Amino acid sequence: MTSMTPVHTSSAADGPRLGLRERKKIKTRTAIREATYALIEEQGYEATTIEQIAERAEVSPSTVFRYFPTKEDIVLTDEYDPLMLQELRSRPADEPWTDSVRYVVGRAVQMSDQDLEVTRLRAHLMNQVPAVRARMLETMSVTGRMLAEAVAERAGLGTDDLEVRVYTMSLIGGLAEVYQYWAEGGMREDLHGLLDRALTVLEQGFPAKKP
Amino acid sequence: MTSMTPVHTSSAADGPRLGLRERKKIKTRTAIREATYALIEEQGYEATTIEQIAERAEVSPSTVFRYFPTKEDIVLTDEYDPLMLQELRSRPADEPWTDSVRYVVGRAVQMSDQDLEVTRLRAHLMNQVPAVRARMLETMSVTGRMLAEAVAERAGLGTDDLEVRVYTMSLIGGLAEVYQYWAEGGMREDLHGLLDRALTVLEQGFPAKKP
DNA sequence: CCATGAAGTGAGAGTAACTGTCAAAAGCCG
DNA sequence: CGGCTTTTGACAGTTACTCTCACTTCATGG
Repeated sequence: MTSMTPVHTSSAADGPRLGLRERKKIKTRTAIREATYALIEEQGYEATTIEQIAERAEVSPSTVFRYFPTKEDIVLTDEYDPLMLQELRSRPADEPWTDSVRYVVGRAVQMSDQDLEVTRLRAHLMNQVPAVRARMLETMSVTGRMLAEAVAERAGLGTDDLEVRVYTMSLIGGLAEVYQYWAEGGMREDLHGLLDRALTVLEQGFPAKKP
Repeated sequence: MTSMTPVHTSSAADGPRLGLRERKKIKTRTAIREATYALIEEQGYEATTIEQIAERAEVSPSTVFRYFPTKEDIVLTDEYDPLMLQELRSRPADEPWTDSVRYVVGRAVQMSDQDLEVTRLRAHLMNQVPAVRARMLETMSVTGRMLAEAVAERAGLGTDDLEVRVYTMSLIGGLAEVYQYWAEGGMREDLHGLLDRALTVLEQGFPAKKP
């Protein structure tokens, strides 16, 4: 229960050259996050107050707010989005779009497998707590905005192109729904398979007629 | 400024047979809403407190919360969604899907033209205030759920069909983005035209190659 | 190695969105 | 009119979040 996989403890790669200050910052950050996860599992989201989180993480409430602007952010913030974007940009330029998307989404699922407990907790909260769901949607729409940039770049269109933006946000919307579906089903089904089906729907426009 | 078009004052149709109680309820409801709109235009969203709203609407703060669970809801709640759903269901069953959607979306735009000021204010807030945007997205996802039911019904599929849900939510995502785009552009462009372009994107899958 | 500056932390006071309770007021109905 | 139900307002309480200020802790250049 407290043996929750740490998301980003200092690996050998980034440990040595950071100053003591930076290392401490990372420590408190993850301390706060893990305190939060643990408390939420014990008591649920709403019942968990910032004060409790602060106490368990051994920092002051002020500090919690310094690290995370809102309570939802403690749960939701992750560092994956930029990685995904990078991954997408590094795909060969002549690869068909749907393939690129499939690949990147696949990678995302892979990565989230490493923190399966966290992923599950998030999915569960997204399902149960409206505030978290709302924040999640908002986060995804930001991701969508970045995705639109990548898409526009590759398609040689302007960032503000309506068509690109509509396309990316509809993609995001579809993916969000998969996540929700998965959470509703108790996270028993294979996320990868679900995503595959979703992408198929998105590729083919509408599931007009099934013969 | 205070001459904002009332959304739903008692028209001849629903006035007479409602009891005094019901009529009063409607009155306070719109009083609260209009007080809110006015205050927000004067001072902005965050600067407007529930207390001020209550004061101007001449009710107690408690009452405000009784009518609207959150501050965002005062701005966002409307009665159109059920109408749209109904409209959708009443379309001929053999009409192509995209046509039905086009029609219903068109109707929605028509109706929002009647409350243009309100529509603009909402779009503006969605753009500027994260909390409102989040709530809006959440609302839209609820709408998406209902839409999925209608779609499933018509397609002869289960309500929980993944494909249907992904399709509808991607639709919603795309439409939300149009709204956002429109708001960002100062609401100068023709919303109807934008929606048309968006629907075209959604119909044709991806804007792969423009020759 | 220590003095000076910068960054991070904690304590506390304050705001505002909600929640729950209870008694008074207002519409309902025989 | 008189009892019954619904609605309202007053109030107290919780909690997320903000701001300010004094204090500690790290960085660094002499």
